[in-house]
Amino acid sequence: MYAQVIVDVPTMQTNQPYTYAVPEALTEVLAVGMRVVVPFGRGNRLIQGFVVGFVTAVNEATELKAIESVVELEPVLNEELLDLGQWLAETNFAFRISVLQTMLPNVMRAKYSKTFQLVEPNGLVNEPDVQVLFADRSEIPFNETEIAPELLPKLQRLQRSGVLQVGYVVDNRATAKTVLAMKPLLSAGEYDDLRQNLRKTAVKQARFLTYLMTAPQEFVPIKTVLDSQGLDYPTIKKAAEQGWIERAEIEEYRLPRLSSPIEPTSPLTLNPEQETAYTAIAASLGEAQTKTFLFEGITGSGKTEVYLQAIARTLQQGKTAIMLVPEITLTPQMVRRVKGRFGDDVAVMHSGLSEGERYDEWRRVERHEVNVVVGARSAIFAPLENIGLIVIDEEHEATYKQDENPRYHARDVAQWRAERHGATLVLGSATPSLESRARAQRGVYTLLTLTERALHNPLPKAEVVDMREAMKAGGDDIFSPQMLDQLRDRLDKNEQSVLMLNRRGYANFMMCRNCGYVPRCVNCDLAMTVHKDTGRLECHYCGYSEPIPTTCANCGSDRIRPYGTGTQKVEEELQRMMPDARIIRMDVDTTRRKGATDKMLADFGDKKADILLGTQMIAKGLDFPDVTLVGVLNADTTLGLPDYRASERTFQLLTQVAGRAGRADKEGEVVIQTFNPDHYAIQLAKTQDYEAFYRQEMNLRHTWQYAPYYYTVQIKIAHERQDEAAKVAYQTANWLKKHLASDSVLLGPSTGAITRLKNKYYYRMVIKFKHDDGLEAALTELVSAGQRLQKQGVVLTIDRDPVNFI
DNA sequence: AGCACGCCGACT
DNA sequence: GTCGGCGTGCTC
Repeated sequence: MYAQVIVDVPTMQTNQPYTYAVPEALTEVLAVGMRVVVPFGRGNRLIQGFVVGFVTAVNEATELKAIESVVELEPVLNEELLDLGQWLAETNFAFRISVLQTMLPNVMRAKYSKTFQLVEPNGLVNEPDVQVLFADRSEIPFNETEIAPELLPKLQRLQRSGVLQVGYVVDNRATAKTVLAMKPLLSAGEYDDLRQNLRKTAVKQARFLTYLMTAPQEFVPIKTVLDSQGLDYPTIKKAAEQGWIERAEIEEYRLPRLSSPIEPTSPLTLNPEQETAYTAIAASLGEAQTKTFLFEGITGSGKTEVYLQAIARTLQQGKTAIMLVPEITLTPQMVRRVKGRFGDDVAVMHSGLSEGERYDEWRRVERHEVNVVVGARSAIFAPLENIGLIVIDEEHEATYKQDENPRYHARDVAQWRAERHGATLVLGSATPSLESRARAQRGVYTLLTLTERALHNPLPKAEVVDMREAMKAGGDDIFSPQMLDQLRDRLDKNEQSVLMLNRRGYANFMMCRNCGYVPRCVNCDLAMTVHKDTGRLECHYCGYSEPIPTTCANCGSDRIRPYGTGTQKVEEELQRMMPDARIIRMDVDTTRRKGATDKMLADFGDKKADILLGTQMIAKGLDFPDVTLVGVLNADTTLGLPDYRASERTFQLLTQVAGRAGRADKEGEVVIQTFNPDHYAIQLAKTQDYEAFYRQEMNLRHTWQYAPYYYTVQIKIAHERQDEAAKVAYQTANWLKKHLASDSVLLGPSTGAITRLKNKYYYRMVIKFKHDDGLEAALTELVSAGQRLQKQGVVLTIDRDPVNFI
């Protein structure tokens, strides 16, 4: 038997299984999906790998190396996840090793270090300075802090002469936490006898023996016993010495601490619409065939309750369920809701967990101790078996696509896993992505809709404020008089407000303050980006450029300026105008510290502030009953993104944020400030009319040939020197043109939104296509070429179906 | 990635 | 003549 191993060397040339001999001692133990340590390369350095299969015979004459050791005794990946890994690697032009590592908790990535070992104990007799280094050790760590740099050449010479050798260390950081525990060894009667015979002053021993008479017959952490019984450690130690109890180290899960216990919740009564949706999902759960639902329900229509009842039904059938929510929505509120329903049967996976906590949650799933997994994007890889249901809430969110390698989309992974398990997939959203909605239109997905709010409270009243008028009337471009009036009104009534400053405006664009006009590319209809260095506006899609205008092409006004304001400036301004208002500002700067976000939200929930001012993060998933005003300061920033999804993003964001107002008994109001009050994305968000938006946007996508009518692949080229990046980009483009189908389109190369990021210059191109049989092969070849280019400092990335064009 | 091999300049 | 510079190519 020989093992096929994917090794931890993420390059194109090593992106294949290597065959290793299995040593005698491991023949019983070794299984597919295990982590192993193997020697690799001419120096036989030790690295981690994954066993992906076995072969019985090898036809090569070359002698095989043997597996060094196994990392743990159980496989960490099952057959399904290994297959999924292969598929993901192929479809995303990623390395198999990178994909396998992505599917597992971070701590399972091995850390490597080196040592110098003494070959002979007395080999250093004539090397006093090196001897000092080793002192009484025969092995020392090989790192800069330990070894003076001037000694390195000497050590290297000693290595060549065979006195020293290099040792390789593979550090497995995935470790279980253990605690000291105890278990009773005697019967209740025996403990009773012992207690009778104690001297009177031995109060603590008596108390401990009383506890032992009724103690559980299993290992309990000693700390728990000490705390609950009011005992101290010497008592336990003495008891152990006398043979009353047995002590041992047991594993303990690192569970995230909760501020207060979770109250169990019971299923709510469904309204007729919810009932219809639930019935359709439940029917599919009973069938072996995979079915995908697009579950379209306005904000507040009670989608979550339907998810929870569908999960409950899945569990009844003895199957398991995954529910994905965007990271930003995975608030304590949300976790409470799910845990309240399913208790300890739930594992939660989100970025707020420490690495250890995350690993332990993963292990609870791996050991089949839970049947429900709730989490952000990567939770789609949860090692559940027998999956019956996968739910993706807010399916339109861009966070489901990973923006680094491997660039997978959780929705695609969910679809794959659902098909493998014959499971039901539910994609929920108030504002589905056009791709998903179009699939529902074609009958690929089954459409379920909720049109009523579950609590029958009316949709908030929305007002669109025309900032062009507000400025003419003497206002500034941050706060309109209407917005200020509303804010003051809430302060007087002691009600809360949420203010959103949409700040995805890193791509600077121009906008006329007089008419709201944004210069757009003549080829792509996308907003063009300001490049101060060249004094031009550039299209980041096709590369078209023109000089920065000084007058508006639409109305002739000279009040055309770059657009964008920071949260800090807004906060200052607001505080100046309303000195009494208590303001919480939430943005990247104030939430960097771990737990800061939770604290701010908790404070706001406790009414310790009147106004919550923040970026997009406040638009999603939060539910504060006392918020009766939601203000959007600059609805135009997302419209100005150089991305064909700009309108879609704007509509989704505004619809979502509007849903935050007045969710409970109080009626809410929404104020949207914009320089483009007539834009369809803003008008339709005001009336929360998704279907109308869908129809209009689909027309435009058809006209301009974007998704869902066309697929896209984005290729980025980066290099420290701009000329080199440009040269490679144009070479790549020329090469690609020869390999594309006749009806495919290559746009660019053009410079990125940020030409220079982390000291690299970026160029990118976009391929638009409907069907292109040769593309897959061409792109795979491009990955290989990219590997060769890497040596010249060129970074080439391929992004299939990119969700944002940075 | 990382390591060894290999082929050219400045030194004991 | 050797040490060591880092370009090249391979890793079961």
